[in-house]
Amino acid sequence: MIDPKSLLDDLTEPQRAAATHVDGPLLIIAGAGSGKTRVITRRVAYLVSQGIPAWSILAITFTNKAAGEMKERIGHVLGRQVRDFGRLDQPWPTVCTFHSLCLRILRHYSQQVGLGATFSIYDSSDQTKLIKEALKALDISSDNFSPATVHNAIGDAKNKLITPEQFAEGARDFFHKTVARVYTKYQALLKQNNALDFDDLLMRTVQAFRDVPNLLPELQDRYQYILIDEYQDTNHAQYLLAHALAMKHRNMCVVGDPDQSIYAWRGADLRNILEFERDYPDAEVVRLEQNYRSTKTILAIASQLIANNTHRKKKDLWTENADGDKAEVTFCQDEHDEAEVVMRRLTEFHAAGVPWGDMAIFYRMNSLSRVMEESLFRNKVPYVIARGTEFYNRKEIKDVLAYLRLIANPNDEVSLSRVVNVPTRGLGDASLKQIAAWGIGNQRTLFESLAVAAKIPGVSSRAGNAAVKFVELVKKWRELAGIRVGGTSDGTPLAPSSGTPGEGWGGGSVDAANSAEISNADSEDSQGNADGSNPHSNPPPEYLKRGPEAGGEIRVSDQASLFGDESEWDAAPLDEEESIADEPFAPSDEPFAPPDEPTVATEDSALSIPPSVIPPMPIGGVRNLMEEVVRSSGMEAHLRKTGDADLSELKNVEELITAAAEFDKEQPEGTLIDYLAQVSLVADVDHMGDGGGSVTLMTLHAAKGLEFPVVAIIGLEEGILPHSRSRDDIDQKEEERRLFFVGITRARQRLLITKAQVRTVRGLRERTIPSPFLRELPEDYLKVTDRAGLDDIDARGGYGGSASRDDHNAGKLGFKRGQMVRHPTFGLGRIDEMTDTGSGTRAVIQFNAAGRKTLILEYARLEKVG
DNA sequence: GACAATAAAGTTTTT
DNA sequence: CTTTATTGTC
Repeated sequence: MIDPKSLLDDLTEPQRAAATHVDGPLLIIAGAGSGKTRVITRRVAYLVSQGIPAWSILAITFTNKAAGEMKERIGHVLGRQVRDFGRLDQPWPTVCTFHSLCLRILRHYSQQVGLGATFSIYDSSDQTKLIKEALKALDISSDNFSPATVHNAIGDAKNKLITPEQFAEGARDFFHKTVARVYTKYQALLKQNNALDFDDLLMRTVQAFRDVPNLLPELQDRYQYILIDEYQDTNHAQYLLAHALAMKHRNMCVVGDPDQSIYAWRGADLRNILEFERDYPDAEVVRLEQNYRSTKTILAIASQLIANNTHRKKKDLWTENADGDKAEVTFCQDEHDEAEVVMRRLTEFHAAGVPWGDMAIFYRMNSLSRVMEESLFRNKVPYVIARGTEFYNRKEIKDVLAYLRLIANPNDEVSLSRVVNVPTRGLGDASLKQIAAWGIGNQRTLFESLAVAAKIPGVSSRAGNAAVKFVELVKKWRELAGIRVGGTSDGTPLAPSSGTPGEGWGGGSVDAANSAEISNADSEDSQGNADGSNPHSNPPPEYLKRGPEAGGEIRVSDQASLFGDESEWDAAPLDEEESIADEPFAPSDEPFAPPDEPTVATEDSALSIPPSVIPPMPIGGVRNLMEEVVRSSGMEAHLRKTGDADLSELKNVEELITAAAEFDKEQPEGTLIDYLAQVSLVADVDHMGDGGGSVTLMTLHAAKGLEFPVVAIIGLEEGILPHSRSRDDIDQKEEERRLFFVGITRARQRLLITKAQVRTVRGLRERTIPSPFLRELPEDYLKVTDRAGLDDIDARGGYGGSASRDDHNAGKLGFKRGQMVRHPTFGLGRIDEMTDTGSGTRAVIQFNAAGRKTLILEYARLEKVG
């Protein structure tokens, strides 16, 4: 099996301490480049080697990519593949994102939670659509309440597990009171659509922990060893969720680095990691401070920068790596010059033998990539831009997926209205509105209304016929997908989702004993509950009761109040259709199959599987269904006719079909719902890969977790990095500094940093102010080049040349009307006009090539000619 | 119902 | 200066 010794051989002392910690809380502060992933992987393997059943291990990551990589690496160390069918009941370690975990839980317990098995999952654009609808329904002008703003406020509330009722209660001012109304309406709309948004996945799961008896205890016993990666990025909902799961066995291992927290704006709460030791006073703390990635120089720069953050635990990164070269800081003239500088330098590295794929360019915002791209393109430097969600955000892709979602969930009106007229079938907005209105008046869903649209008065016969035809089409597809027409489910038991039977997963006799015990406990529990009583009438377990702290800030250390005040929760019932849960809950005998006995849908177990209503898989797989949809919906023909000349849309759709075929192959038992679950929660799907032989361009945020031998960071200017929106907020400013820190620590060997003296932002060409962060870097480790002209002491950020302001000003005296001049960017020109203003002398110059420009003499690096 | 004109807004974005 | 979404017109 696994030899614990070989697992630990090549680890350092602190790494080993972390990897061999078994029981009890553990905090791993993992500095940048400290071998975090390696430690996590080894620890999982070590646990298994100690006889801990693999399926009782839960590792939570933030991205699917991270989960995939970790699965792969764990599998590698353990010598067997870690598979994942996206279900709760699987005999191997669970490695997934928070959202995926929640989805698994909600689907597994869908009956008890009061959700159908076929709810849709709304991404942020769906959310925005629905919020717009809510605003409209409430007759709120979007002038003062932009959907984006409201969207943010609601998302924020959900991250903090604040229900609409609580939100309304706490709303003091007009804005919050209005948002409260929208929030309430929005939730109602979600319910009506039988949909959850991303944030709901978390929130509903935490609610289910409180409201559904036995659910939490079952999960607690299932996942006895919990590991959370990137813990500094968890929000409040995730925090509660994880700690609720860990509460019983207290085997909670969190890994993170406060200095790399860059998602506070998205609800991440840095206190989660800073206060872990308060939550678990008995926690072991391991600090990984040795860096294996970067040169001493790069590390020194990063360290000195981050030391400027005040809200911070001190950490001393060190390395045995070489000193390395100085970082190159270049003050460029403008963004074009900047791009040239970077491009030329990268080209030089390439000529010296560095592969393109080893280099990356980071920037604060996507808009900065453009000029950079042009420069690379012009000079034939291969590059890729990492924009994760690009593919799945394409219209044609979203359309196809909307069709599939509609097939799975006809109540999903966001998807329905998205595709009902794609391609156009004579069913326009006006007709749709009429039909929808009729439906509201007659208590019919939109889909039901469409079915009888031909008989609705006022609806044109053309629209009516189109609607009926559309409904027929969807029904046909539903049949193809194995969903009984007219019914919501056919109750077919779900297929076994366990993988390769036989091979013991985390085997050993200890495991078998453990799992048997757990299985027994489970079935006892379930029988206790399966006596026909409504689970919801049971009082919640003792530990779920009790009072809240003020402001919804419930910390784990106050374990009794983890779930807040009961009455608070009562204000937020799960769903009115809780009556569904009247049916006794009969969980599987082996909801969490032990390794040697994978779940098999025998006659017996078919009964014991929770009565989930997951539709069987489409005949011929998802791929077949998708192809049929694309063909018979007319999408294919439409794209062929009206799409781009190169048929790129069609190619994208074909790519989606290929991916679906892949899914069919990997998960032969996978259903349409499984597929949708996967694509809903997967935005990037290794789509971008590793840059493969090209320079990688990406935002600083996207760079987290990656490393490159050569890194360039551009746009070190006030208002860009730090971003202007963080101007007056010290916490935000510190986050910007962390962002820069993350960027720097991605570099292994070489670091380039650039700043443009003039930059065109939103069409306005303006002088820039250097980023204050530049001044925080240790001069000794920098090689500063100033191409921008020595005209402004500030522009150098305190470094560089010796020319004084006086030198330069002296030169300006000789300018007057009619003078021929040369400008570094605009070339030759003649001064047409000069005016003295408070802020300096302006000259209107007619350039030969660049046209007429107004420049401030003091700043423009003009040279007299003739 | 399709297209063009116009207006508004424009950090970052793991799911 | 862009891109995107909504409006208005044919």
